[in-house]
Amino acid sequence: MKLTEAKAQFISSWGAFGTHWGINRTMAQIHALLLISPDPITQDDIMEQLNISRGNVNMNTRDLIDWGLVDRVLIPGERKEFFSAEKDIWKVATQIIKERKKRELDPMLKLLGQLEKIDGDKKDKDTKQFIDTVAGIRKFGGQADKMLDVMIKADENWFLGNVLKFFK
Amino acid sequence: MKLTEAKAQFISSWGAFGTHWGINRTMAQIHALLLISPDPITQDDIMEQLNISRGNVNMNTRDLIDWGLVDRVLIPGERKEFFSAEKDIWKVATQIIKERKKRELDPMLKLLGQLEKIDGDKKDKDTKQFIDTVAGIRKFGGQADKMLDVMIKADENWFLGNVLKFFK
DNA sequence: ATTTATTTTCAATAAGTTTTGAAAATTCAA
DNA sequence: TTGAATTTTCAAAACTTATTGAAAATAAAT
Repeated sequence: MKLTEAKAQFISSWGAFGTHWGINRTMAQIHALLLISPDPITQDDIMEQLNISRGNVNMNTRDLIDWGLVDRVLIPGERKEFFSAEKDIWKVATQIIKERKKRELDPMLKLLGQLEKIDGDKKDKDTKQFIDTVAGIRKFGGQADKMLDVMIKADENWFLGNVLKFFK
Repeated sequence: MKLTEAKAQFISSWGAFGTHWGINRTMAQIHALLLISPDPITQDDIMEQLNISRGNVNMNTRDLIDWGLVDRVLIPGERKEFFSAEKDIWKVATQIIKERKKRELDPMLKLLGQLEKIDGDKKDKDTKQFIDTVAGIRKFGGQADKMLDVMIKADENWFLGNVLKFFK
């Protein structure tokens, strides 16, 4: 397979992959393009390579920056702004975990905590099932939360080494 | 907080939560409703409680069944079909992991394997960055894959116990 | 200060996804 | 069988989300 074709495949699949994870297709594609670009590139480069409008590039690069996955880079002597993605996949992954935890898991756990303390007779079937369900999700979520916190703080080698040991 | 209100909150939040994870709102809401229903319920019950059409209920319950999260239950003497969700959150989680792994992670890893063996000069900057990126993602994905496999096979107590030990 | 390059915004539009509802198919009982 | 109850399907409509593009804002150069 030729590089050009492989690049196109990678960008397209990464985009499709992203949509299954609540990330929009274009944002994931821009991210993919930046991941495989050895040097920083401009808005115009992205527009041209992905065939999308300036506004679209602008909005999605902004989101990528908000997610902490992409940086604006100033190149001396150049008028235009350049963009560059974090290339270390471990850092990318921990950054994504960190953000999603903050945006989704933490608020959900907070809500479940409130729902658990409803008033009502625990001998009532419906009330019991509700409390049990909420408590079950909260327990599970709490474990996941702790695990992710450690993962975020851990560095790659420590973590992978231990995962391998842990899982025999 | 009263049970009725808490139920509504739970269903609504679970639906919103689902949309961030590539699951459609209604499917997640039906799942939530089934999770807190102590006994199996019918299409009509779901239609009524969530205010959605028959067709919608039908399609989404089918998807939930495909995901292995919900079962059709036949109640002797009843003409209608009943639905019931797996209540053990650990089982729910491993089932979801199993399906998503199969549907998304495994195909992605397969593709990356192909993209890695492109022909081209590895001293070329673009080629090198492409190969490095793909290899990096593949390595990370491979680890995640192994980890999830063990998790799927593990039973809850064994797992939680060890997670706690592992993370001090 | 003025011009020019570049980025940002956002209303309009396009594209994509979900939902409806009624017709067709199926299932069960008499 | 036939008919009533129930489930399934799917084209059309409603809704949601993403994209465009041109105008406004900003920043740099002259």
